[in-house]
Amino acid sequence: MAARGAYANGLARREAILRAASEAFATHGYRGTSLAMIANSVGMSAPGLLHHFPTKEHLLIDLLALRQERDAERVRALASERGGRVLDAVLTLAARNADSPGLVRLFTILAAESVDDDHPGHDWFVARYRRSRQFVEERLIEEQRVGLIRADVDPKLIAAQILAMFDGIQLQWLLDPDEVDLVTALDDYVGGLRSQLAPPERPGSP
Amino acid sequence: MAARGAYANGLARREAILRAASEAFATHGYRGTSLAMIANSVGMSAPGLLHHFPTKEHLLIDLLALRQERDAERVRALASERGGRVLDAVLTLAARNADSPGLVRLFTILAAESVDDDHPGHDWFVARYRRSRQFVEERLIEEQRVGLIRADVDPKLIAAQILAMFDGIQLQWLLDPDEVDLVTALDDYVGGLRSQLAPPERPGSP
DNA sequence: GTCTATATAGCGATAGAC
DNA sequence: GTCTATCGCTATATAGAC
Repeated sequence: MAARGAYANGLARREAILRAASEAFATHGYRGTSLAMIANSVGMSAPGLLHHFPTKEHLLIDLLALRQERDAERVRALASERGGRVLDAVLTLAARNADSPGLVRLFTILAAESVDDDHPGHDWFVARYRRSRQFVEERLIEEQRVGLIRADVDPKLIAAQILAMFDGIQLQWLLDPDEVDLVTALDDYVGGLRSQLAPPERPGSP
Repeated sequence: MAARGAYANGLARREAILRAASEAFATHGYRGTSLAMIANSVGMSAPGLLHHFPTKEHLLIDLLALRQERDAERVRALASERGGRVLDAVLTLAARNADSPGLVRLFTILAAESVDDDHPGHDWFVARYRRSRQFVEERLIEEQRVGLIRADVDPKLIAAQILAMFDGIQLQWLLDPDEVDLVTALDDYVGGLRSQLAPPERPGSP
């Protein structure tokens, strides 16, 4: 049990560092965060931290890779819900995010920083948005195929818009939570979008 | 003419620094940009730059204040166009932004960085979004009053959504310009929104 | 008004003791 | 596995010459 305990502690250490890094990056961004800040918040020195992650950049990459796995799991779960429609999943995610402002900040700040080609997170965020858009698009196409949404809308454009609205409302919510409510704003948007996407009524069908 | 020339040069110097700072902040963010980078790009040393702006923070604040004035002028111009509707103004602005990716980057990156309470741009961005939301909201209310849009929509929510879509699409466009077209995506969104906001047809009116 | 030189502090990362 | 000490670099900002 001793060896396994040590191993488990090693993993716990790594986890603790990643969690602390998430919080720090979420507040000050990648460039505004120092290794010492992260190390201190887990009771370590900066060199101690660098024993677990060779560079600051590796720390960010590992953090994003970890999130990617969790996102993938979550998306698989949402996608496998029988009859679950994509706009329902959007609202579920919004409600969850409203309780995790730290996570929302992390992605809002890092995504914007990553617009710079030289930012270590650039490629990851480009790929992430492509995956997300494609996922939403594919589900919209499927809903179109079975007649749940009208045929004369462009699933690619709608997919980009849904993600855009998500990010944009989150930004306003983070900046001014008393003025902008994440769930209310997205709920209203999704309501309008549902009407827009609803197939035209056919005479003779209820 | 000599005195006025020197004065004009002083102003030109300041302008050149502000322009260079805009470009640098737009690429690397406020925190990722050094005074030396800005100074070099106008052929100066960092101390030389600090003769015109006492600190880096002052430079950012002055830059934002300048933008605020220009924004205000532009908004006044858009608002005074007789019969101009707010969604038309949105598309006009989108088309303009598509030709100014640097400016879009500046605001995308700085706004996200500013989510942090301690960021020197925080208060400015909070105030800016409040002003923008209110401006759009007021114009929607006016259009509601004269019957151009239906009465059962919430102008406050729609205003926040329009700004959110704007920011969100811009982010995806900046990250992946080959995959997301700013104007096409916003055009499609505005098209859907127009339908959603159109007043219900009254029997008897054409 | 702009420079060089410098103060002071912080950064990421390495070396080597324990 | 974590530390102290330190390297080399860069940051913002100041002092003082020109």
